[in-house]
This record gives sequence, structure tokens and C-alpha cells, in this order.
Amino acid sequence: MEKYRTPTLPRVYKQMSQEAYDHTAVEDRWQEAWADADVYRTPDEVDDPTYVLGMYPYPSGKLHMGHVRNYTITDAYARFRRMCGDEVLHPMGWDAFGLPAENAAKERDTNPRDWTMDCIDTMRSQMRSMGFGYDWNREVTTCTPEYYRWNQWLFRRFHEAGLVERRDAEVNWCPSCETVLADEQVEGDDELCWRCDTAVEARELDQWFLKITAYADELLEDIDELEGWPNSVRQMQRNWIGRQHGTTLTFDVSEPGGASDGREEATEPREYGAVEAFTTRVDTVCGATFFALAPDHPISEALAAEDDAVHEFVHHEADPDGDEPNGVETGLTATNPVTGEELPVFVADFVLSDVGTGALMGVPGHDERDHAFAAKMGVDIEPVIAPTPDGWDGESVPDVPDVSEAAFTDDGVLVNSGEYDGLDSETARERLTAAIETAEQSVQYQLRDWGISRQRYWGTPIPVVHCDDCGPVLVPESDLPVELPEFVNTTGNPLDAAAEWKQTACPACGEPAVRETDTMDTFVDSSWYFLRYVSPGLADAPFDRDRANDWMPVDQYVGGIEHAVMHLLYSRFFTKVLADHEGLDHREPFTNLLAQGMVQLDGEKMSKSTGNVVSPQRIVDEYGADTARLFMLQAAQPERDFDWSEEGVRSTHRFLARLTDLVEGYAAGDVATGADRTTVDDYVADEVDAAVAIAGAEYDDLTFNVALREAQALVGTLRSYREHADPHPEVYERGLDVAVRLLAPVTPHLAEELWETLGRDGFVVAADWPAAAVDRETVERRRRLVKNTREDVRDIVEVAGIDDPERIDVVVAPDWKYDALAIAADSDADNLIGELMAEDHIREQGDAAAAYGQDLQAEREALSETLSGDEEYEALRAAAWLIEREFDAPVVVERAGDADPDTAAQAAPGRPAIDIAE
RNA sequence: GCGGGGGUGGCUGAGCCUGGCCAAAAGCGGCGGACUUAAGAUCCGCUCCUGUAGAGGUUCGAGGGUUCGAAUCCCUUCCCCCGCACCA
Repeated sequence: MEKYRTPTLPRVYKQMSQEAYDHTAVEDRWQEAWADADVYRTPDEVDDPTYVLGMYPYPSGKLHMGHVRNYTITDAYARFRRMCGDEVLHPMGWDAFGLPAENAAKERDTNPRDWTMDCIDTMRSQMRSMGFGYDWNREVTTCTPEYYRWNQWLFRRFHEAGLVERRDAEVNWCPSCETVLADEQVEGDDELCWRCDTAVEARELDQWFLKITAYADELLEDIDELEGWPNSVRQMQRNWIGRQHGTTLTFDVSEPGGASDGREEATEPREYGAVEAFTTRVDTVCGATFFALAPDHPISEALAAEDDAVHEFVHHEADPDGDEPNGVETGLTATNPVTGEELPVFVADFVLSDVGTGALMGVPGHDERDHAFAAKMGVDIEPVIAPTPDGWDGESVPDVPDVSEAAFTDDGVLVNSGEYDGLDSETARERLTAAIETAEQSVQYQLRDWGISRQRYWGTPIPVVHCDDCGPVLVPESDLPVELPEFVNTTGNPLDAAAEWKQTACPACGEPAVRETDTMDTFVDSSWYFLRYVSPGLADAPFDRDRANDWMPVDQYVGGIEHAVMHLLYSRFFTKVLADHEGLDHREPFTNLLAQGMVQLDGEKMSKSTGNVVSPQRIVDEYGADTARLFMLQAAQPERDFDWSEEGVRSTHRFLARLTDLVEGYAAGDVATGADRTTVDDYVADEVDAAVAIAGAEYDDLTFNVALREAQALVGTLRSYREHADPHPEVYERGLDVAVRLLAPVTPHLAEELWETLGRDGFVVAADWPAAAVDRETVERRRRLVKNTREDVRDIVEVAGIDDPERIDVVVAPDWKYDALAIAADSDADNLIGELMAEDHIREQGDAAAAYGQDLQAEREALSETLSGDEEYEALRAAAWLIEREFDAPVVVERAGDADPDTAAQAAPGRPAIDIAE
């Protein structure tokens, strides 16, 4: 990489006032310089870079605050890792297919492609102006044939792997968007379209499905391994997959002999055969007192065709969304496979055809919903499970419980169940499943196969041709991509209206045939885009296998919680399929996931419709990108919601102005420096190291707010240093240098500017992360000692009513006390005093040693390591100026040996003696 | 209902995993002081109660328990937020 040379521009900041710096000039300058030097490029040869990724946006037109937060987090982390010496992969792209583009195109009388590309240009330049450091050479745009041909290619691969299915399916249809919606795109109890809030209807259509259910078990079980993911997301995925272990068993359903149901004449009783039901509680089977079918169960539909009451119920009364369980008696009976009892069969609206088998045995004694239904319909309620008695012997049969008022739904002991009486629920389930001829253990999932067909234009054409003779035929690999035709502005599906495009020849037989006019769900695009960044231009495969195996998985993924289920689950599914069929070495795409919180305004989600939005553009214009970025990251932990605050932004901006002033002033030689190193210099040097130790660990942990607090505090310390002392040039310059580097991941433009002002070579982007000379533990002990000591001095001055202290002595405990403490902390001897006195230099202290030994003995359990005597002495000496400044009196920090013995005797490790002279 | 996450000082919010250094970080608000003609900004303190030498008392939703010791561990209970849900 070529070394960057400072452009021969005029210095872009003039005389910096304390109130402002010329953020626009600074930001433009460095954005240009970064681009010229290509500093964010990740070459293909790089070995296993740290892969940092923000969820790519839908190009809706302009960046909003949610984007800015998402990408600021990602960018700061990427920059931090880069400064730590990692190779970093930090790409960006566009989720460029989707419905809004079609709507926008219609409104503006243009086409989705042009509209989308315009939006992308706008947003890309906004991202540049925010200073996000992406490798734009790896940009992917899903609406280009170069990208979506691989969706089609993958569709073929999935098909070869037996993971594609075409079937007639009832789908969610949004009449307003004129499109099919995934279950996840239907929101709330009212079943509204996620985009336009229109009530969703049902339609039957031929649909293409990806068989994600084939991976249901693995998708569920591997969630346990995703330790870098938030629990909430993991749990949402578990719920979504919804695996349940139970039993399927059949009930023979028939018309009772001789029963008249109003049909013309008595015929042979009809047989409906064995109807399968699923239950998790087969132990309650003897308590089944009715059988219920979903309104759209085949038997229900057959009955509705000839029975007015059933017809009326199925088509008019059934209200699956209501709270009340409703049903109609059919006159049929179902035979309980265990008891042989004939149970009445109902069609009931609380039975759902897509749960279990769409048919269930009703056990009102042990299921709340069945209980409510039975009570309403006058069906018997039989108890067959008793609560497990305290101290139950494992075999005796308990008393039968009363379930007339409420179902008993826990596991317990079987009663009223003949030979199964006295078994616990779990054993009974095993025995019954084995004993009932038609029963089998069964696993049910809530997860459905993924219907990817969309009746829209702006998506990936599904690469299929329909031939009268051959049926649906996949477009051969050599004919890919199937490119979208020109957009036709029409009310229905534009692909249907593209007559010329639609007509083709069957790849199998060569006869005239028509193209599939559906396009793919855009979640297909986003299920593998993170792999495309690895080799974005690759012409013969979706991704370079070897490089993907080296670079994947994504180390840190950042995005909104709204993608907790769909996008993240589909991406996991794709990754597993690619592992099984395309030689990918990884079975999970994202090692660590951060779901960032919302940026709110007055406690409310920012929303265009209500107009309570803050425009990132305005903030950048007014305060600069660095201010916006810093404010966002210091305001809260990244996963939390926080309120946008104009005051907070202003205060952040002032902070950056102060920092600029500080560095400027030094570089201009305006700071009087002292040649000899003093204790104040030591204090500042220590604090610089402290800031490094803490900020580094916090950046690593993505707790930017804590890291930045430390960086900002350091700037404050350096300012007081300049005010109250003649700074030592080395100490001061290192402080400024470190402050700039600690802020560089978050305020990259200003950091570059100040880095240059300090006379450093190269970009701060590429600078090394500073190294700390202390560990965090020591920092914290030191700070605690200083803080406690200062508080003690204040306490004494106040409580003793000392108006004007003349001199303050601070005396560190004698070394033998530190030794005694160390021995005591380590010791588990019964006689601590004895152990201490075994040490000559402690025993020599006589009564003092005995007294201190007593103290140690008393709080023995609470003893822990402290700083050494030397360390305490140094820390207090370095901090003495703080006390001097506060009380305007000289402070003398002494070792015990040099101090007044009476005072020194009061000192203990962690707690120096204090003597204040009035 | 099930599952997940929470309830900390005037507010926001850290600490809780790995109990003691915790009357409990930090910020905001409030109070006092410095600087200033003033305001703003900035800086230095204070901000549970009592206290004439660094002390004592009462606190971390409520109640119980474990422990020498609990904001931190365990049990019970109440409340809040999020996700799923007539799920058989």
C-alpha cells in the first residue's frame, strides 16, 4: 500500500476557538485522503481477517439514525481491531430488491432499478460522509444480475439436494401489496401486513418452498452453541422452531349405526377411517371425552358439503382468532383406541390445521382449553391424572381429583385408566405409545418450510420454465442468469405482463414454454450475502470456497433485533446447506451477534409517520460526523435503547473542540513546559496508562460507552494538567497522543487531523493501539486508594471543623504491616498471631505487631491483596497535588520511617495515616 | 399461559456470573465554590441520616434462608418489559 502524503492543502482549521472547529473541512479532507490511499482495502491474500459486519441496508433513500448507530458500532469495532494489528474485513452492500422500489417506481413513473440505484448512490455518499471505513471494492448489490444469478444457481443446488419443493399452498395474501407474505411478515393477532398494515387474506397458489424443516433439529440444537449471541435472540429462534415431542395415534371415525343425520335414507354407516391426532399427553388418553377436527380438515370439509350445521359453522361461525372455543357436533363418533369408548366428534375452531395433524383428542380434565370447550358444549369431564402425592411410593393409586371446575394440567399419577392406574405420567406415556397399535412417538415443529415465491417484479426470477409436456423444468446452469425484463407499470405482476420475456422454449424438450413469473423472497438474497463479500467479483461460483473457509464465519455481526428470527434463521439454514453440499467448513455464519438498541426521541421510537425524527444529515452538517458518532457511542451501551438529545450532541461537540484546542495549543508551542519531572507528571503518566488499560478492554467488549468515558476523562485530566502545572513535555505529549488514539475508532476524522498536528507519520487509522504499562487491577486499586484518601481528608476537615488547614501529612504504613497482611491473606493457620510472630522483622515490632495481628485476625476472612508499600507511596505522592489544590495547603507524603511515630502508627495498608495541622 | 430479561440512592444507570475493598461507578438534575460585568461554557466540591479527626446508623422491589459476612448465592412472593401463544 502506498504511503499517504499530506495533500498540499491549506491547513483547514484556522484559529480554533473553544467553541468549534471546522468539522466540514476536516472531514472532507480525510475522507478524500483515505479514499486516495485506499486504507480500508482488504486484499484477497490476507490470512483469516477479523470479519466485522453490519447488516446491509435496504436502500430506501436516506440513512436514518438506526443505520447510523448500527454502522457506527460496527465501524468503531473494525477500526479498533485494525489498530490492534488485526487484518479486518469490513464490507458494505445493498439489500436492493424489494417491494418499496416497485411502489416508488410507480409513484414517480420510473422503474425500480433506476430508483434503487439512485438511493444507493445517495446512501453510499452519506456513509462516506459519516466516515465509515468500508472496503468498497467488495460492495455487493443484490439487484444486479451478477449477484442474483447466484440466487438462481443456489436454487438449482438446493433443488439437486432435494431441498426445493413445489406445492399448492395456502398463502398469506396482502390485497394491497398484491403479494404473498411469509408467516413472519404477518403481524399481530389481527394478521396485518408488516409493511402496509392491511388485513391479510388467504389464497391458494402453486409455491416454491425451501425445505428448512429438514434442518429443524440442527437449527434448534446448535442454538445452544451460539454463546456469542444474545439470549433473547436464541430464545426467539427456539420458539420459532417450536419442537415438541409427543405421540401420534389414530381414532377410528365413523357414523354410528342407524343414526340419522337428515340425509335421505338410511344407508350403511359411513366410515371415515383412522384419523390421526397428535398429543404430548398420551398419558391422559383414557380421559378423552371428545374428538375435534379443524374446520379445514378434509373430513370437516366433506361434512360441510352435506351437513348444513357443519357448513354454517365452518364458513360463518368459526372464529379462530376469538377467545372463546367454538364448535359444532357432527354426529360422528371416534373410537378411543385404549378404552374403546365412542367419543363425540366436533368441528372446532380452536383446532388449527397447521398445528399437529389438525385433529385432536379432547381431554377436558387435564387441558384448560379442552375444559372450557367441554363445559360450554356439555361434554363429560373425566379425571385420569391425580397430583403426585407427597412421599408417593411409586405404585399406589391416589385418590381421584376433582377436575369439574378446573383442569389439572401437570404431570401426575394415572387413575381411572384401568391397567395403567398407578403409573406416573412419563412412564405411562412410554407404555401407552408402545401398547397402542397405531401410536408412534412423534416430533412436531412449529417451523414450516420456507415459501419463497413472490408475485412481484423486483426480485430474483425463479429459474424455472413451465412446459405443457414436461411440467416445471429448471433453467440449466449455462442459461443463468435469468435476467429481469424491462419494468412494466401494471397493476398485477409485471413479469406476467412481459409477454416477450415470458415466452421461451422448454430446456428439456425444446417446445414452446413459459417462464415462471414469480420472484424470490428477498430473504434469499440476504441469507448468503456475507459469503459474497469474500469474493465479490467471482464469475464461476457464488463464493470462493477456500477463502470462505479461511475468512468465515463473521466474527462480529451487528444489526437490529427485528431480524432475530427470519434473516438470522435463514442465514443459518443456508450456511448449513452450503456446508453439506458446497464444501463450506462452517455450519454457523455468525460467531458473535450484537442486537443494537433503538435511537429514540423523547422515549418514542423515531418514526417518519409521526415526524419525530432527527436527520443524520442535519447533524453531520451542523456538528460533524465525528460528533454524531461519539455522541451515539458514549450515550449508552450498544444494545440499549437511548434517547437522542440535542444538548448531549452539543456537549459532545464542545468536548471535541476542547480536545482540538488542547492539541493545537501544544503543537503551537503555547504550553509552558517544565523540564524536571515532578510528582504531578507521575500522576498524569499513571492516568494515561490507566486510561489505556481500561479503554482497550472495554472496546474489546463492545462497551464503547465505558471506553469513551475513560478517553474523555483523560482529556479532562490533561486539561487540568495544563492549568495547574507546567507539564513535562514527554508526559503531556504522550497523553495527547494516547487520547487521540483512544478516540480514533469513534472520531476518525478529527483523530487524523490531530494525529497530524502532533507530527505523527501515517494515518491514525493504521496506528498501533497504545500499550498500557499497568494492568487494570492495579489501576483500580490505585484509584481507590487515592479516592478513599481524598475523601478521608475531606471528612476530617469537615467533621473536625478545620477552616484553613496549614499542612497535611499523609503517612504510608511501615513495610512490616504489608508483609503481615500478605502473610495473613495467604494463611489458613489457626493461630495467625503465632504465624506472624515467626517472622523476625514482625516480632521485633512488639506490641504494635501484636495489635495489628489482632486486627488482621478479626477481619481475616475479608483480607485481600493490596498494593505494596512502595506502590502506595508512589500513588499517593503522585496524587498529592490534587489534595493541595483542593485545600490550598502543602501535602507531605511520607514513608512510616520518616514520619512522626505516633502518626505512623495509625497507618495500615490501603489506609495511610493522615495528620492535618491547623 | 410458556419462555427470556429486569426491579439499585431525586432520575438515568453500573455492580450481581467470580459474596468482603460497596453508602454502592458514571451521567443528569439540585446545592455550594472558582472564573466571569453577567449569562453560558469550563473547573473544584457536596448531594440517605447522625457526628468537632477519617466514625456510627439505615439502605439496593417484598419476605425468608445460606454464610463470620449478601445489592451480589438459594427459596418464596409481588411488579415491569420483551418474544411466543386457542400449539394439542
